[in-house]
Amino acid sequence: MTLLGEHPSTLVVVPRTERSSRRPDGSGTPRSVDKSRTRRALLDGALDLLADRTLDNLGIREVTRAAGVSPAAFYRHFERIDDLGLVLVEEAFATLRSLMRDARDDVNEADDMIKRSVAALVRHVHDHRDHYRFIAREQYSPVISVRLAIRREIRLFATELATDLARLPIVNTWPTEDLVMLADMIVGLMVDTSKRLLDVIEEAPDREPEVIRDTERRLRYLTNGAVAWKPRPRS
Amino acid sequence: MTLLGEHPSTLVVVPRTERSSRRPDGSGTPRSVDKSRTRRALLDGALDLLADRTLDNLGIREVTRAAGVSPAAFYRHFERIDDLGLVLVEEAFATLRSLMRDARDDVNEADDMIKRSVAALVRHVHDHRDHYRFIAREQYSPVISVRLAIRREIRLFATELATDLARLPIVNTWPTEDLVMLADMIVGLMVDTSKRLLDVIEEAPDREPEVIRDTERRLRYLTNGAVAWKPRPRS
DNA sequence: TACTGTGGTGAACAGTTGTTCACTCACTTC
DNA sequence: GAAGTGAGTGAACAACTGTTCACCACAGTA
Repeated sequence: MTLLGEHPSTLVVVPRTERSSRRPDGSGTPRSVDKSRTRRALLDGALDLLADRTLDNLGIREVTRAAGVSPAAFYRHFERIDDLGLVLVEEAFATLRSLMRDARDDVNEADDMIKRSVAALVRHVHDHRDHYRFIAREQYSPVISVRLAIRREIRLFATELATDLARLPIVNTWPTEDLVMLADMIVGLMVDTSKRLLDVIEEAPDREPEVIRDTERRLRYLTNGAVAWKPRPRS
Repeated sequence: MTLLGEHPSTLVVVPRTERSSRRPDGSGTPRSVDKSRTRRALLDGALDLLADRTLDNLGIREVTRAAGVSPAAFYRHFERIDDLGLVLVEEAFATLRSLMRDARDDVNEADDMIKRSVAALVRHVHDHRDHYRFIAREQYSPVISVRLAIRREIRLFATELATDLARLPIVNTWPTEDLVMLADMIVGLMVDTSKRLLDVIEEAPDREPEVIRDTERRLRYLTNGAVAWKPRPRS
């Protein structure tokens, strides 16, 4: 790979009208659509590269190359690579939230709930590998803004789960402090499970049921623990 | 910083005898000592850089510069940067193991045990920040060999803890499968706690007691959970 | 004493990086 | 229809990268 022809679409100078698709009425693609299209291409290209790379190590040139766009184009959309990272965090947590929404709609009865929850997680990790890997990997990123954003989102996520838990019979008398603790441990288990799933999906798919079974047991251990727990008296 | 004078010690050509320290008897430093000295300098320099960098993004030139040595010298000790990473994994887990040894010697009575264990962890994280941060950050490194090594070590660590747990009264009738599960969750809590501690140490030292208290509560929740747990019948 | 092995050197290499620049030209607005 | 806006371009920049190379100085050995 040489400097020339770094991004395929520029090997030959292609007039804009040939590059952008046309609307049914035959008029040109609106500017705003064009803009958000390359923005998406940059985000998608970046997420793709991040499958085996760290955000810390993600080059602007790489990203633009993956998006089929000139290096300078990057600066029309983001100031620094960190900003792109922050958008990815947002998007990743949006899919995580959709998981919770799905799971909430899906709940039937107590014991089944654990199996269903884990199954929902497994499905989501399969469908959104890149997002889950990104969160897992960048959770302790040296890129401070991204690390902080992820932590904030996880904390938010845990408190949301806590309010959900508050409706369950055994724990509905607990002080919020204890509820948040339990929710936090459950979220921790979820994150950890998604990491294990990602490894297993890529390296030993036949061991996936094992991970699932184990996760169910852990989740059951955590929820069972509630009956033996004496909540803090004050607060 | 220019290409010239990249590593300070080579700005002027210094004859070996002036560079290396002398033994009491006045003879030159033995070769083997010299060798392991620069090796250490490379490892230390690397670990230092990894405080705000990913292994994925660690340059050979950076490392040699930090070690005060010429870039070419690197290849006398490691083939690739990954190999250096693997040595760091080994060393980091050596310190982790020493934590467990200390904690084992230190145990008195049941409830105190939790406080003591957490205190020991906190002390260790303070004393070996770089090692803990390295493990935390590279646990999901895109550098495969390092990621696998860390996972293997953590698993090993959990099984060691499981055999320790087996001596405790409540759980000593459990099948190993359940013991390992509990041990795994405890190790997970430890790793997670060390991550939180690292953040707190650098960003809000006054909130450290809060993290400690919270960790103690979680550990108590996990161990209390044992009394409510019905181990798997078969196996 | 002279010989040999080897850790470390500096120079050189081609390749890649982030960032800026003047420029084009399709879309939008007037 | 003319003018203005701004997303995208390609070329250029200095800086840095990993890796190889012949070479050097010295510890260990014979």
